[in-house]
Amino acid sequence: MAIAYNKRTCDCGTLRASDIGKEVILAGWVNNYRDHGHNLVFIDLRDRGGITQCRFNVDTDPEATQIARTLRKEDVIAVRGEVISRGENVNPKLPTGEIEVSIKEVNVLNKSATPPFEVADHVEASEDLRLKYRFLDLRRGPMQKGIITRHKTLQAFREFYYSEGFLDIETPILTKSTPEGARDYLVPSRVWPGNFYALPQSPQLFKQLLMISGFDRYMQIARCFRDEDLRADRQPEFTQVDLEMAFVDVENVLDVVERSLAHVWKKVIDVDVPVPFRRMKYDEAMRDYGTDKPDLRYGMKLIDISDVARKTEFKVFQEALAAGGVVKAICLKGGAAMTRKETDGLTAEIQGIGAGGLPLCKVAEEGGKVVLQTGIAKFFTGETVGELVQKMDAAPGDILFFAAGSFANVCKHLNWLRITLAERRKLIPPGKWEFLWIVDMPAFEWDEETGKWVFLHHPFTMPHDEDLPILESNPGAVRAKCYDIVLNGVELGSGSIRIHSLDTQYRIFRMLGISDEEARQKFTHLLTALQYGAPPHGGLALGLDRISMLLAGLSTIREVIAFPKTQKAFDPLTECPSEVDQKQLDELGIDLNPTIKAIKAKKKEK
RNA sequence: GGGGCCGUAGCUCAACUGGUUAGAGCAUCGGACUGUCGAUCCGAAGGUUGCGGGUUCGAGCCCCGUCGGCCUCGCCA
Repeated sequence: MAIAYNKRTCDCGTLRASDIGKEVILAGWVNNYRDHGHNLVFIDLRDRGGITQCRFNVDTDPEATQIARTLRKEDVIAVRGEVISRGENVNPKLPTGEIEVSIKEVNVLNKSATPPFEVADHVEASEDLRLKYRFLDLRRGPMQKGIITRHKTLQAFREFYYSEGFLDIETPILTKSTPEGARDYLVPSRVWPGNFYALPQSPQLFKQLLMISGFDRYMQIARCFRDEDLRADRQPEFTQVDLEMAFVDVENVLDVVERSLAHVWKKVIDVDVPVPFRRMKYDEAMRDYGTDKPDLRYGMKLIDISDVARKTEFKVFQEALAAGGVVKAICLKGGAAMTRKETDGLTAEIQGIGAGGLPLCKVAEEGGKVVLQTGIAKFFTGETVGELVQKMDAAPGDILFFAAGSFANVCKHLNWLRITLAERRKLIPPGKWEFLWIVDMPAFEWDEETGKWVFLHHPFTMPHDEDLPILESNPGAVRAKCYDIVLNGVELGSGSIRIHSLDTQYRIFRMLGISDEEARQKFTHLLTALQYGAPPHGGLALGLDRISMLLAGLSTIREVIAFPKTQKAFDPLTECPSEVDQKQLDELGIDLNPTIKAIKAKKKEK
């Protein structure tokens, strides 16, 4: 007789001692089987809810037991039986461990081929293989947890923003290519041969248009696409919690965003996050941490010791200072215990990101006096030792690492070192959530390569009102009404107050070396709209993948994306991107260039 | 595009300084077993060492190239 698998009485995670005596129908996957020979077979049955042990006894239910003997991992079955006590044999590892189901009847709904890797909580398979068989990987407990965390995060964000009067409005996926910023993914048009849509890097311009349309509070869970190289926290397609508000200034945006994050943290992991968040000026972040997304869970600030360095004979310091650079250092408490091998390893690594080397010295005590040892210790003489130690707030047993050069390079290298040391030496306290706003960023940055000013955020960002007069005369000093939200060293999102005046918008474009005509060509729709009564507005976009990742306690967003791509933007599951039929290309009026054709032909030969 | 780590059985890994027939655990298959829960015990089967070249009497190991994965710098308004 067939078991009504469409009438499951509960899932595999819910039965408890209080259910003893009930007849239940369960369905799911065979997680494991233990065949005890003569009379007993145990099947661990798994579904989204959890695992329930099913007991088959040949004495009472010979038919079911016979079938149970043939079951293998990942077979899909439905069972009917009675919830019974496990007596002495409770399994404390399982929430359902007090009970088991004595099976009277079992149906095999589908057999499974032997899985290429074990579907278990602990990961054994390589990520490559897991991606190829993602549907199996997603059966694993931790993966289900990550996906569910993401769902809860989405739900909590929507809940919050809906309750605050935000309207959820969709924007196009097929849109116009803008050569600025990241590379676009292009979509060829059949109806307009030779023309292309682009997938949106973000709904930026559309949300601004919505403000001009009068939908003064907009939000969207928006898919965004950028054809750039990937990282652990970057995918070619990712999801933003996108929002925009009209008639607001910086304060209003920060307020609603931090409350939304507090709401999400409460709902998803039941953590109370105090608001308002700490704020730090961009300059301060760069000065003390060498990055615009500092991790405040630990110390090791970057300290400028240029004054002391100037008094030394160390060539590296002298050359850097002469070239207008800086000398900075960080102090690792208790780091003097590091071996030569360890510090040599760090040196090699920091050279790998472009540093010339890694000057260092250890702080020790000799005859009641604080002294420096090893490395570049000998260059500090007389009172410079005391000065350095005092500046660095160092004590015997510590180690000091130095970096000399341009401000940008010193920041890059010491920031890398600070993070690396904190991670490797486990200096990061668990369970800490250090939210931080980075504000007052510069609006523009000088680009050595092109010899032009470029925007740091995007060209629609409003400068500080009081900086508008110096827009042309001193662009580097202009601050932007721009803000980044940072959590534990991860950039969660960024936003700005936008320019709503057409004149100002043209002024900015001109400043960036974009002519009025060029601007009109690229951003017709926005510039036109700005003529028709654009309200002051601003907003922000949050990275949903990163937020879910942090909430789930993971270190890559791939773990909270059901079907992610590899570092080369390849999907091993569907094996895309892939070639297409010549017919499809013909229809689009696309011909591959001869070089690509030749490479493809060569590959086929092999 | 640059740097680093990696690629050996279905999976995770081992294999000394280049040296016999490339091993182990898990999974698979067969058998045994009255309470297991990462079951246990006995047995079997399982290999183009990513791919292509080179050096060598001899290559999993050395060299060159190439493909793929991960981390990272550049890049990502």
